[in-house]
Amino acid sequence: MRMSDIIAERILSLIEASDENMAEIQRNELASIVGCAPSQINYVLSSRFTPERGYIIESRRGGGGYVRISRIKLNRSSAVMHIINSIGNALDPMDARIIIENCSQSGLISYDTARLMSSAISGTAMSGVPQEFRMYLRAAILKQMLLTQI
Amino acid sequence: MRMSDIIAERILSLIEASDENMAEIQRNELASIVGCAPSQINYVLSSRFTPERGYIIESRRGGGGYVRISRIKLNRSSAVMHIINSIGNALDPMDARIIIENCSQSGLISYDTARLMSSAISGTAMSGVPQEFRMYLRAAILKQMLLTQI
DNA sequence: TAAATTAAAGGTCAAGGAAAGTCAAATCAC
DNA sequence: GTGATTTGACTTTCCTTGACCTTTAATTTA
Repeated sequence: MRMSDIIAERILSLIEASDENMAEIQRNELASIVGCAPSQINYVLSSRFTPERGYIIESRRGGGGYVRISRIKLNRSSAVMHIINSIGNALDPMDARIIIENCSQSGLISYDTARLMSSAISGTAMSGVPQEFRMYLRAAILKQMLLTQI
Repeated sequence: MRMSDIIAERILSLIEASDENMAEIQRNELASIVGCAPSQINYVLSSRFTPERGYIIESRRGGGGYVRISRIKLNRSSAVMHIINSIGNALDPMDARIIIENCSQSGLISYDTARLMSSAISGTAMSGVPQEFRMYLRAAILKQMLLTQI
Protein backbone atom coordinates (compact mmCIF):
# COMPACT_ATOMS: atom_id res chain seq x y z
CA MET A 1 0.00 0.00 0.00
CA ARG A 2 1.21 3.41 -0.87
CA MET A 3 2.31 5.83 1.80
CA SER A 4 -0.12 8.44 0.46
CA ASP A 5 -2.99 6.03 0.92
CA ILE A 6 -1.96 5.28 4.46
CA ILE A 7 -1.86 8.96 5.27
CA ALA A 8 -5.19 9.63 3.60
CA GLU A 9 -6.77 6.73 5.42
CA ARG A 10 -5.42 7.94 8.73
CA ILE A 11 -6.82 11.41 8.22
CA LEU A 12 -10.14 10.03 7.14
CA SER A 13 -10.44 7.85 10.22
CA LEU A 14 -9.67 10.85 12.39
CA ILE A 15 -12.49 12.70 10.70
CA GLU A 16 -14.80 9.74 11.17
CA ALA A 17 -13.95 9.57 14.83
CA SER A 18 -14.73 13.23 15.41
CA ASP A 19 -18.10 14.74 16.13
CA GLU A 20 -17.32 17.78 14.08
CA ASN A 21 -16.41 16.18 10.78
CA MET A 22 -13.00 17.53 11.36
CA ALA A 23 -9.46 16.35 12.03
CA GLU A 24 -6.73 18.39 13.58
CA ILE A 25 -3.23 17.13 13.12
CA GLN A 26 0.33 18.22 13.58
CA ARG A 27 2.06 17.79 10.30
CA ASN A 28 5.45 16.74 11.59
CA GLU A 29 3.99 14.45 14.21
CA LEU A 30 1.83 12.60 11.71
CA ALA A 31 4.74 12.38 9.34
CA SER A 32 6.92 10.76 11.94
CA ILE A 33 4.17 8.38 13.03
CA VAL A 34 3.59 7.01 9.57
CA GLY A 35 7.22 7.46 8.63
CA CYS A 36 7.34 9.86 5.74
CA ALA A 37 8.66 13.28 4.89
CA PRO A 38 6.55 16.07 6.41
CA SER A 39 6.00 17.60 3.03
CA GLN A 40 4.28 14.47 1.89
CA ILE A 41 1.43 15.33 4.21
CA ASN A 42 0.99 18.46 2.13
CA TYR A 43 1.01 16.40 -1.01
CA VAL A 44 -1.77 14.18 0.29
CA LEU A 45 -3.80 17.14 1.43
CA SER A 46 -3.50 18.94 -1.84
CA SER A 47 -4.12 15.91 -3.98
CA ARG A 48 -6.92 14.19 -2.04
CA PHE A 49 -8.49 16.60 0.40
CA THR A 50 -9.32 19.25 -2.11
CA PRO A 51 -12.24 21.69 -2.08
CA GLU A 52 -13.64 19.87 -5.10
CA ARG A 53 -13.95 16.79 -2.96
CA GLY A 54 -15.57 18.74 -0.19
CA TYR A 55 -12.73 19.45 2.18
CA ILE A 56 -11.48 22.66 3.66
CA ILE A 57 -7.95 23.00 4.97
CA GLU A 58 -6.92 25.55 7.55
CA SER A 59 -3.53 25.70 9.20
CA ARG A 60 -1.27 27.65 11.41
CA ARG A 61 2.51 27.74 11.58
CA GLY A 62 4.86 28.29 14.46
CA GLY A 63 5.04 26.68 17.86
CA GLY A 64 1.86 24.77 18.57
CA GLY A 65 0.92 24.90 14.92
CA TYR A 66 -1.65 22.59 13.39
CA VAL A 67 -3.46 21.57 10.23
CA ARG A 68 -7.21 21.29 10.36
CA ILE A 69 -9.05 19.29 7.73
CA SER A 70 -12.79 19.68 7.75
CA ARG A 71 -15.26 17.82 5.66
CA ILE A 72 -18.33 19.49 4.40
CA LYS A 73 -21.51 18.09 5.91
CA LEU A 74 -23.65 16.61 3.21
CA ASN A 75 -27.26 17.65 3.70
CA ARG A 76 -28.19 20.60 1.58
CA SER A 77 -24.64 20.42 0.45
CA SER A 78 -25.41 17.82 -2.11
CA ALA A 79 -27.57 20.39 -3.83
CA VAL A 80 -24.73 22.85 -3.83
CA MET A 81 -22.32 20.19 -4.92
CA HIS A 82 -24.59 19.39 -7.77
CA ILE A 83 -24.54 22.99 -8.85
CA ILE A 84 -20.79 23.17 -8.52
CA ASN A 85 -20.37 20.10 -10.65
CA SER A 86 -22.69 21.52 -13.22
CA ILE A 87 -20.43 24.48 -13.71
CA GLY A 88 -17.86 23.71 -16.31
CA ASN A 89 -14.54 25.41 -16.42
CA ALA A 90 -15.89 28.50 -18.12
CA LEU A 91 -18.85 30.67 -17.31
CA ASP A 92 -20.29 33.73 -18.99
CA PRO A 93 -21.72 36.61 -16.95
CA MET A 94 -25.31 35.79 -17.76
CA ASP A 95 -25.08 32.16 -16.69
CA ALA A 96 -23.26 33.17 -13.54
CA ARG A 97 -26.02 35.60 -12.72
CA ILE A 98 -28.65 32.95 -13.26
CA ILE A 99 -26.88 30.41 -11.09
CA ILE A 100 -26.52 32.84 -8.22
CA GLU A 101 -30.08 33.97 -8.62
CA ASN A 102 -31.31 30.38 -8.52
CA CYS A 103 -29.32 29.58 -5.42
CA SER A 104 -30.76 32.62 -3.75
CA GLN A 105 -34.32 31.88 -4.85
CA SER A 106 -34.14 28.32 -3.62
CA GLY A 107 -32.86 29.44 -0.27
CA LEU A 108 -29.55 27.74 -0.74
CA ILE A 109 -27.74 30.98 -0.07
CA SER A 110 -28.84 34.20 1.59
CA TYR A 111 -29.53 37.40 -0.24
CA ASP A 112 -26.41 38.97 1.21
CA THR A 113 -24.30 36.06 0.13
CA ALA A 114 -25.73 36.32 -3.35
CA ARG A 115 -24.77 39.96 -3.50
CA LEU A 116 -21.31 39.17 -2.26
CA MET A 117 -20.86 36.51 -4.88
CA SER A 118 -22.13 38.74 -7.63
CA SER A 119 -19.72 41.44 -6.64
CA ALA A 120 -16.77 39.08 -6.68
CA ILE A 121 -17.32 38.13 -10.29
CA SER A 122 -18.61 41.48 -11.44
CA GLY A 123 -17.26 43.24 -14.45
CA THR A 124 -15.89 45.91 -12.17
CA ALA A 125 -13.82 43.45 -10.21
CA MET A 126 -12.59 41.82 -13.36
CA SER A 127 -11.73 44.84 -15.37
CA GLY A 128 -8.03 44.49 -15.72
CA VAL A 129 -8.23 40.82 -16.51
CA PRO A 130 -7.89 40.17 -20.20
CA GLN A 131 -11.16 39.19 -21.80
CA GLU A 132 -10.00 35.73 -22.72
CA PHE A 133 -9.43 34.73 -19.10
CA ARG A 134 -12.62 36.02 -17.58
CA MET A 135 -14.84 33.08 -18.39
CA TYR A 136 -12.49 30.66 -16.70
CA LEU A 137 -11.86 32.90 -13.76
CA ARG A 138 -15.56 33.44 -13.18
CA ALA A 139 -16.15 29.71 -13.12
CA ALA A 140 -13.26 29.05 -10.74
CA ILE A 141 -14.18 31.80 -8.32
CA LEU A 142 -17.86 30.97 -8.22
CA LYS A 143 -17.19 27.29 -7.63
CA GLN A 144 -14.78 28.12 -4.88
CA MET A 145 -17.27 30.43 -3.21
CA LEU A 146 -20.11 27.97 -3.48
CA LEU A 147 -18.01 25.39 -1.70
CA THR A 148 -17.88 27.49 1.42
CA GLN A 149 -21.66 27.53 1.46
CA ILE A 150 -22.00 23.82 1.85
CA MET B 1 -2.51 25.19 23.86
CA ARG B 2 -0.12 27.96 23.17
CA MET B 3 0.91 30.39 25.85
CA SER B 4 -0.09 33.26 23.58
CA ASP B 5 -3.60 31.91 23.32
CA ILE B 6 -3.87 31.54 27.06
CA ILE B 7 -2.80 35.12 27.57
CA ALA B 8 -5.15 36.43 24.89
CA GLU B 9 -8.02 34.46 26.33
CA ARG B 10 -7.33 35.80 29.78
CA ILE B 11 -7.32 39.37 28.60
CA LEU B 12 -10.47 38.85 26.58
CA SER B 13 -12.33 37.41 29.52
CA LEU B 14 -11.29 40.37 31.64
CA ILE B 15 -12.71 42.65 28.99
CA GLU B 16 -15.92 40.64 28.84
CA ALA B 17 -16.27 40.80 32.59
CA SER B 18 -15.94 44.55 32.66
CA ASP B 19 -18.70 47.05 32.09
CA GLU B 20 -16.42 49.38 30.26
CA ASN B 21 -15.12 47.09 27.51
CA MET B 22 -11.76 47.42 29.12
CA ALA B 23 -9.16 45.40 31.00
CA GLU B 24 -6.44 46.74 33.21
CA ILE B 25 -3.55 44.47 34.00
CA GLN B 26 -0.10 44.57 35.48
CA ARG B 27 2.26 43.15 32.97
CA ASN B 28 4.65 41.40 35.31
CA GLU B 29 1.89 40.09 37.51
CA LEU B 30 0.00 38.53 34.60
CA ALA B 31 3.23 37.10 33.26
CA SER B 32 4.00 35.39 36.52
CA ILE B 33 0.44 34.11 36.90
CA VAL B 34 0.39 32.41 33.53
CA GLY B 35 4.08 31.62 33.72
CA CYS B 36 5.75 33.37 30.84
CA ALA B 37 8.28 36.07 30.16
CA PRO B 38 6.86 39.56 30.74
CA SER B 39 7.75 40.59 27.24
CA GLN B 40 5.47 37.94 25.88
CA ILE B 41 2.56 39.96 27.14
CA ASN B 42 3.73 42.70 24.82
CA TYR B 43 3.94 40.22 21.99
CA VAL B 44 0.36 39.15 22.51
CA LEU B 45 -0.82 42.72 22.75
CA SER B 46 0.95 43.78 19.62
CA SER B 47 -0.04 40.78 17.57
CA ARG B 48 -3.66 40.34 18.64
CA PHE B 49 -4.95 43.47 20.31
CA THR B 50 -4.10 45.83 17.52
CA PRO B 51 -5.94 48.98 16.49
CA GLU B 52 -6.93 47.18 13.29
CA ARG B 53 -8.82 44.72 15.40
CA GLY B 54 -10.42 47.47 17.38
CA TYR B 55 -8.29 47.70 20.48
CA ILE B 56 -6.50 50.58 22.10
CA ILE B 57 -3.57 50.04 24.42
CA GLU B 58 -2.56 52.56 27.03
CA SER B 59 0.06 52.01 29.66
CA ARG B 60 2.06 53.60 32.36
CA ARG B 61 5.43 52.66 33.76
CA GLY B 62 6.88 53.04 37.23
CA GLY B 63 5.41 52.12 40.58
CA GLY B 64 1.75 51.27 40.29
CA GLY B 65 2.12 50.96 36.55
CA TYR B 66 -0.49 49.24 34.41
CA VAL B 67 -1.52 48.27 30.92
CA ARG B 68 -5.03 49.12 29.85
CA ILE B 69 -6.60 47.34 26.90
CA SER B 70 -9.85 48.84 25.67
CA ARG B 71 -12.06 47.60 22.93
CA ILE B 72 -13.68 50.15 20.71
CA LYS B 73 -16.90 49.74 18.85
CA LEU B 74 -16.54 51.66 15.68
CA ASN B 75 -19.06 52.66 13.15
CA ARG B 76 -19.37 49.75 10.79
CA SER B 77 -19.60 51.35 7.41
CA SER B 78 -16.89 53.85 8.03
CA ALA B 79 -14.67 51.06 9.25
CA VAL B 80 -15.30 49.12 6.07
CA MET B 81 -14.72 52.15 3.91
CA HIS B 82 -11.52 52.81 5.73
CA ILE B 83 -10.33 49.32 4.93
CA ILE B 84 -11.35 49.57 1.31
CA ASN B 85 -9.46 52.79 0.97
CA SER B 86 -6.41 51.27 2.52
CA ILE B 87 -6.28 48.66 -0.21
CA GLY B 88 -4.25 49.84 -3.13
CA ASN B 89 -4.73 48.48 -6.60
CA ALA B 90 -2.58 45.44 -5.95
CA LEU B 91 -2.69 42.95 -3.12
CA ASP B 92 -0.56 39.94 -2.32
CA PRO B 93 -2.12 36.81 -0.82
CA MET B 94 -0.65 37.41 2.60
CA ASP B 95 -2.00 40.94 2.94
CA ALA B 96 -5.36 39.82 1.66
CA ARG B 97 -5.47 37.10 4.25
CA ILE B 98 -4.61 39.57 6.99
CA ILE B 99 -7.26 42.05 5.91
CA ILE B 100 -9.97 39.41 5.86
CA GLU B 101 -8.77 37.97 9.14
CA ASN B 102 -8.86 41.40 10.74
CA CYS B 103 -12.36 42.12 9.48
CA SER B 104 -13.47 38.83 10.91
CA GLN B 105 -11.73 39.32 14.23
CA SER B 106 -13.19 42.74 14.70
CA GLY B 107 -16.67 41.48 13.99
CA LEU B 108 -17.00 43.54 10.84
CA ILE B 109 -17.81 40.43 8.86
CA SER B 110 -18.91 36.99 9.96
CA TYR B 111 -16.70 33.95 9.93
CA ASP B 112 -18.67 32.54 7.03
CA THR B 113 -18.29 35.70 5.04
CA ALA B 114 -14.60 35.65 5.74
CA ARG B 115 -14.34 32.14 4.39
CA LEU B 116 -16.35 33.08 1.36
CA MET B 117 -14.07 36.01 0.66
CA SER B 118 -10.97 33.93 1.17
CA SER B 119 -12.19 31.35 -1.23
CA ALA B 120 -12.93 33.91 -3.91
CA ILE B 121 -9.37 35.11 -3.95
CA SER B 122 -7.73 31.81 -3.21
CA GLY B 123 -4.91 30.42 -5.24
CA THR B 124 -7.20 27.64 -6.36
CA ALA B 125 -9.70 30.04 -7.81
CA MET B 126 -7.00 32.08 -9.46
CA SER B 127 -4.93 29.34 -10.92
CA GLY B 128 -5.43 29.94 -14.60
CA VAL B 129 -4.93 33.65 -14.27
CA PRO B 130 -1.44 34.65 -15.26
CA GLN B 131 0.68 35.53 -12.27
CA GLU B 132 1.13 39.12 -13.29
CA PHE B 133 -2.58 39.84 -13.08
CA ARG B 134 -3.34 38.19 -9.79
CA MET B 135 -2.27 41.00 -7.49
CA TYR B 136 -4.55 43.46 -9.25
CA LEU B 137 -7.41 41.05 -9.52
CA ARG B 138 -7.24 40.15 -5.87
CA ALA B 139 -7.42 43.79 -4.89
CA ALA B 140 -10.33 44.49 -7.20
CA ILE B 141 -12.37 41.49 -6.10
CA LEU B 142 -11.81 42.03 -2.42
CA LYS B 143 -12.72 45.69 -2.61
CA GLN B 144 -15.81 44.84 -4.57
CA MET B 145 -16.87 42.25 -2.03
CA LEU B 146 -16.21 44.53 0.91
CA LEU B 147 -18.43 47.13 -0.69
CA THR B 148 -21.40 44.83 -0.34
CA GLN B 149 -20.76 44.67 3.39
CA ILE B 150 -21.39 48.33 4.01
C1' DT C 1 11.78 70.90 50.98
C1' DA C 2 14.24 70.34 46.70
C1' DA C 3 17.42 67.55 44.64
C1' DA C 4 19.32 63.09 44.24
C1' DT C 5 18.92 58.38 44.46
C1' DT C 6 16.65 54.00 44.32
C1' DA C 7 13.03 50.91 43.16
C1' DA C 8 9.30 49.51 40.39
C1' DA C 9 7.15 49.21 36.83
C1' DG C 10 6.58 48.75 31.48
C1' DG C 11 9.13 48.81 26.45
C1' DT C 12 12.24 47.19 22.70
C1' DC C 13 14.71 44.23 20.07
C1' DA C 14 17.13 40.51 18.36
C1' DA C 15 18.19 35.66 18.62
C1' DG C 16 16.55 31.09 18.56
C1' DG C 17 13.18 27.54 18.17
C1' DA C 18 9.01 25.32 16.52
C1' DA C 19 6.01 24.54 13.51
C1' DA C 20 3.98 24.50 8.50
C1' DG C 21 4.67 25.70 3.26
C1' DT C 22 7.03 25.45 -1.33
C1' DC C 23 9.28 23.59 -5.04
C1' DA C 24 11.88 20.86 -7.89
C1' DA C 25 14.47 16.71 -8.55
C1' DA C 26 14.36 11.79 -8.13
C1' DT C 27 11.77 7.70 -8.15
C1' DC C 28 7.92 4.56 -8.81
C1' DA C 29 3.85 2.30 -10.90
C1' DC C 30 1.23 1.47 -14.75
C1' DG D 1 7.05 7.09 -21.28
C1' DT D 2 3.81 9.50 -18.44
C1' DG D 3 1.69 10.79 -14.47
C1' DA D 4 1.62 10.03 -9.56
C1' DT D 5 4.47 9.76 -5.48
C1' DT D 6 8.43 10.60 -2.40
C1' DT D 7 12.14 13.18 -0.58
C1' DG D 8 14.81 16.86 1.07
C1' DA D 9 16.62 21.49 0.94
C1' DC D 10 15.08 25.88 1.64
C1' DT D 11 11.48 29.43 3.05
C1' DT D 12 8.01 31.68 5.83
C1' DT D 13 5.35 32.40 9.83
C1' DC D 14 4.62 32.44 14.56
C1' DC D 15 6.09 31.96 19.34
C1' DT D 16 9.26 32.40 23.41
C1' DT D 17 12.95 34.18 25.99
C1' DG D 18 16.30 37.17 27.84
C1' DA D 19 19.25 41.08 28.01
C1' DC D 20 19.10 45.74 28.18
C1' DC D 21 16.48 50.43 28.06
C1' DT D 22 13.16 54.13 29.53
C1' DT D 23 9.82 56.13 32.39
C1' DT D 24 7.61 57.06 36.69
C1' DA D 25 6.94 56.72 41.61
C1' DA D 26 8.87 56.38 46.12
C1' DT D 27 12.37 57.38 49.22
C1' DT D 28 16.39 59.34 51.03
C1' DT D 29 19.45 63.08 51.80
C1' DA D 30 21.64 67.73 52.02
